[in-house]
Amino acid sequence: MSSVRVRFAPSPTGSVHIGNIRAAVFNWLYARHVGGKFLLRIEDTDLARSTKEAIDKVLDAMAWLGLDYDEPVVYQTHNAADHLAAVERLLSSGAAYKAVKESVDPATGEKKSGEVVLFRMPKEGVVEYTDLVKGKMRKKAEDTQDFVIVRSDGSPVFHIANVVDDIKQGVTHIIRGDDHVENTFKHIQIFQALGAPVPQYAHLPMIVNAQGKPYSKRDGAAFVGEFKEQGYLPEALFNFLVLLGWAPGDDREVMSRDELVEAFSLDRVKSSPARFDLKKLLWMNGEYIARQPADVFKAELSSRLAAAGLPAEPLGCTLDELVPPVQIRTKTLSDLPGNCEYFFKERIDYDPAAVEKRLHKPGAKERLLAFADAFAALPDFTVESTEALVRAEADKAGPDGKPVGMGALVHPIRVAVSGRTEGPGLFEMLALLGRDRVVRRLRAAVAL
RNA sequence: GCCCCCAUCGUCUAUCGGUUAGGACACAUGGUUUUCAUCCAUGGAAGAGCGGUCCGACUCCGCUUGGGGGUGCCA
Repeated sequence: MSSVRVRFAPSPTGSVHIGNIRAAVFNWLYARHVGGKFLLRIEDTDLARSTKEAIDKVLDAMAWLGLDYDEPVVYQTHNAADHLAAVERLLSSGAAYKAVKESVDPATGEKKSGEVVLFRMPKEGVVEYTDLVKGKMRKKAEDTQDFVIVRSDGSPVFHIANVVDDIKQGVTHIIRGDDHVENTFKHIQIFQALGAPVPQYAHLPMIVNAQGKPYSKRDGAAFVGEFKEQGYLPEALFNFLVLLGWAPGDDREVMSRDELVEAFSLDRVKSSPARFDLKKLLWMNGEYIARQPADVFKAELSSRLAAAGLPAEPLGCTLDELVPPVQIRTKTLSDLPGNCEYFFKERIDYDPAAVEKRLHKPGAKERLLAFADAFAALPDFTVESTEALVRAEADKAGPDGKPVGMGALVHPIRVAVSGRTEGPGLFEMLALLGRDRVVRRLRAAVAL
C-alpha cells in the first residue's frame, strides 16, 4: 500500500476526448503501480453542459476501458461551500482581494464590469516546482499576474475549485495534460496560501494529429465512444494509449494490463507531443482480436450476427468451425459479420468488380459448370478431395498447351461461391459451405 | 508580442558520453499459399542547423530554426 492518491477530474462537456481519457489512463496506471488510490471527480460547475448524459459518457468510457476508481465519485458542485469558505480565508489573510474589473465577453462582445475576487501572485522572486515528467519548472514572478478566482456573479472559477477539491480529497499527485502547466504556477500558490501541502505534478504530452496539431474530431475518431463503435477492443485502445508518450524501456509493445501496471512509471513519460497513428492502433487491435479466446470472439460474432439479422449458425458448418479462419482476418469488430456473411445467407452479394474480373472471361462459366458437376460427383466433399480435384484440373493443358494453373481455376470458383476475392483458403471455404451450396452457387454464377 | 515547454527513421519509441543508433507500425521485395489475412526472411528509412565543453557527443551547455502549450469573469 502507499499513501498516493491521484484523481481524474474531467468536466463533462459531451463526449470524452481521447486526450482526456489518456490522462485518466495514466492516473489509473500510476495508482495501480504504486498501490495508491485512484479517484474520480466530476467537475460539473458548467451547469449548462454538465448534463446527466455527459456525465454518463464519462462513466461509460471509464467502465469500458476498465478504469475502476476506489472511492465514490465526487461532484464538484457539491463542494461549492468549501470553495467559498476557502475564498473567505484567502480574503482575510490578504492572499486575495476584491476589485472591480471590466471585461469583454468573447462570445457576445458585450462589455461588463463587476466586483470580482483576485488571487495575489508574488511580485518578486520565482515560482518553481519539479515536474515529475518535465523536470525543473520555473517562472519569474514578474511574468505572473493576479487572476480571478470568483466571478462577479459570485461563482468560483476553476482554479480555486480545483485546488480546494484536491486538498479536500487529499490528492498527492496531479497527473494531467500539458495544457495545464501554466496553471500549475497559479495552483501552487493557492495550495500554499491555504496552508496545504503542494502535491507532486506530472504533465503528460499532448496527443496531436498527423499535422502535429491538437487531435480533434476532424482527424477521425476523437472520442472514446467512437472507438468502441468502430470495433476497437478496449484492451487495444488502452495499450495503444499508454504507448503514446511512454515506453517500458525494453522492446515490449503488446502488453497485458498487468504488465503495464507493473512496468509503468512517470519518469519514463516523454515530454514531447505524440502523434496519434491510427494505423498502428488498427494493427494492435488486430493483434488483440487474434489473441482473444475463441469463445470470446465467438460471442462477439454471435451478437453481431444477431444485430445484422443473420442466423446464429452458418448454413453449412458449425460456428465453432468457422471461427478460426474468420478471427485471424478480423481487424476491427466492425468487420463482423460483413467479412463472413456469405456463410450465413443463401442469397449472397457479389462484388461487381470481382465478377467482372473473374467470371466474365472466355470459358469461365463453362468451367464453373464443369466443376459443379465434378464436385457433385465426388464420393466425399472435403478439403482434401476438392483440392485434389482442382489440382488435377490445373495440371491439364489449356488452349495454349501449357498447364491451366491453380490461379485460373481457384479465383473464379472463389468469386462464384462467396461473391468476393478474399477470404479463407478456397478448399477450407468450400468444405465449410457444404457441397450442395457450393454446387448451387457455381451453377447460379453462370447467370451473373 | 510576451511567458513556459519540446526536438532520434514517415509515425510511436530505445539510448541516460564510447552502439554497425535497437525495436514496433507503415512501406517495399522475397518465401509459404489459390486470394486475403497470418507467418517467415530481406530492404530502404533518423540524431533539425551552427557553435561550444570533452580524448570522445544523439546524449551536457548556448544560439538559431521548427513545433506545442499558455497568455479569459473557459476548464
